[in-house]
Amino acid sequence: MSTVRGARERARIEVTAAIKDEARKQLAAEGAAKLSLRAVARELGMVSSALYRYFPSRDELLTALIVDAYDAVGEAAERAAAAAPGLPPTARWTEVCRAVRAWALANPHEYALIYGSPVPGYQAPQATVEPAARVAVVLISIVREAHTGRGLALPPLPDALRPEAARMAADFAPDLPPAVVAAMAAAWAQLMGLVSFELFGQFHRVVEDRDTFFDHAAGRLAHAVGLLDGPAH
Amino acid sequence: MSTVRGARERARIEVTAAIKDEARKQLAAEGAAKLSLRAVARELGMVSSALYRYFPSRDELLTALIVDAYDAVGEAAERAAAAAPGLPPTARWTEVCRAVRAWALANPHEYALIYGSPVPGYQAPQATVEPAARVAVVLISIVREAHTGRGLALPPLPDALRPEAARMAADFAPDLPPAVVAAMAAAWAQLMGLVSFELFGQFHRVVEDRDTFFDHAAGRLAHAVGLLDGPAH
DNA sequence: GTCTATAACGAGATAGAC
DNA sequence: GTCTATCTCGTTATAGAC
Repeated sequence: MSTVRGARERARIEVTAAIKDEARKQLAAEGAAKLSLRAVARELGMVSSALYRYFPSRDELLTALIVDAYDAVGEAAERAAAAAPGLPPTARWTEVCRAVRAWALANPHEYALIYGSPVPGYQAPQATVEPAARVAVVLISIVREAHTGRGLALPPLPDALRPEAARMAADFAPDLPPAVVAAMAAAWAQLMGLVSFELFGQFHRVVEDRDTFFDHAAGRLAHAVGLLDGPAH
Repeated sequence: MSTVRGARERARIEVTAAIKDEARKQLAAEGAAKLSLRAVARELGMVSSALYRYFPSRDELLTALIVDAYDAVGEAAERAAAAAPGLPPTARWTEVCRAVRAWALANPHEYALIYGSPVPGYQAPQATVEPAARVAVVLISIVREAHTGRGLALPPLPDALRPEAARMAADFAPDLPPAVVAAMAAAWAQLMGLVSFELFGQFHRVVEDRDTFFDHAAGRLAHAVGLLDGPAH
């Protein structure tokens, strides 16, 4: 009996994966706005109504793709951080940035899905919030390690930003100085700004040696969150 | 005869503007991917074939909207720079950044059109390149002014980036140090990263006091391109 | 219980004849 | 420029196979 249920579950997982794979293909070809359940079903040799056994609506399928994308880039960041345990924090920071960029270059449409323009008519549900934070969590962990190690170097916050920085620190990293947490949020957005500009074509005929350019910019971002050059130990 | 031609031309300009206005409405409602000449025509009480007298294809209409958007945000940046002639460079920099963000918040769909995900199947023609650079030109002019005034403070470039930075400087600002030009390109992307994160919802439940947060981040970006605090004169 | 297929809805896009 | 016939879409109700 359990093997029967096991087989069913396996089939279900397989079909679910096939649907998402086909949907990702359509994402690349037509964009998220034109993702169509019927076209996915047609391509899979199914009938559109059958898809509703796996995804209760088009938006839920979109949500699944979004969560998968956040998880994939988050995992890439986590792997990069784990692969460089002995390196100084600035180097680990840069490695994580590189991993994020490499993932984006390898999966441009899924990157656009999560960090590009919002899909018209789609409202991201709560389920996307936690996966969306994975990259930021990795970056924070590197900064935290540096903080407990040898401290961080940041100019004092202006008075106007102090309450907001304190709130952010309380919410996301109570063990870190508010100035660092605020700088982290900005650096996170700026990192994706670099990746988006490259991926969305703004660097066309502007930046040519993009690997080198990005590495340097990522290193300066590490600086901007207070990480110091040189070995940590 | 010239008045007749004048009237014709005036009518043509008016209709062209009406088409673009309606297209912008659709941009907001359905996204650039679903922009349809037919729907625009229907909404204007015209027949779709009539639109082709004004825009030879959907892509040309899209290009017009993109150029308009780049011009609008570029003009906002230029105005902000011109409105603060006496301020120190860091303050002028921040004012320009604020103007860009304010324009983006006021025109989110046009911002998404130019700085968001590429429109599937659309290839940006050469005509978009110059308007796309207007904001960057304004930022560079502020940095240039500071450079001729009292100098800039930037760490030396790593060897690996030196050739690329030299090339960028030769192409865009031969009078400025390569390190500054490279930092400028990065800061430009990072500025839009901050705006995109806010506009595309990534700061949802992360950053609350966004005006203050952005002002501070923009100020730190000024720092990153070498601008120094304090009065310039 | 779990799945797929048929058919239909209301809405909208599209192609072509006229 | 108009009209129509034929597509697309998301979604649901229903019936039947395993």
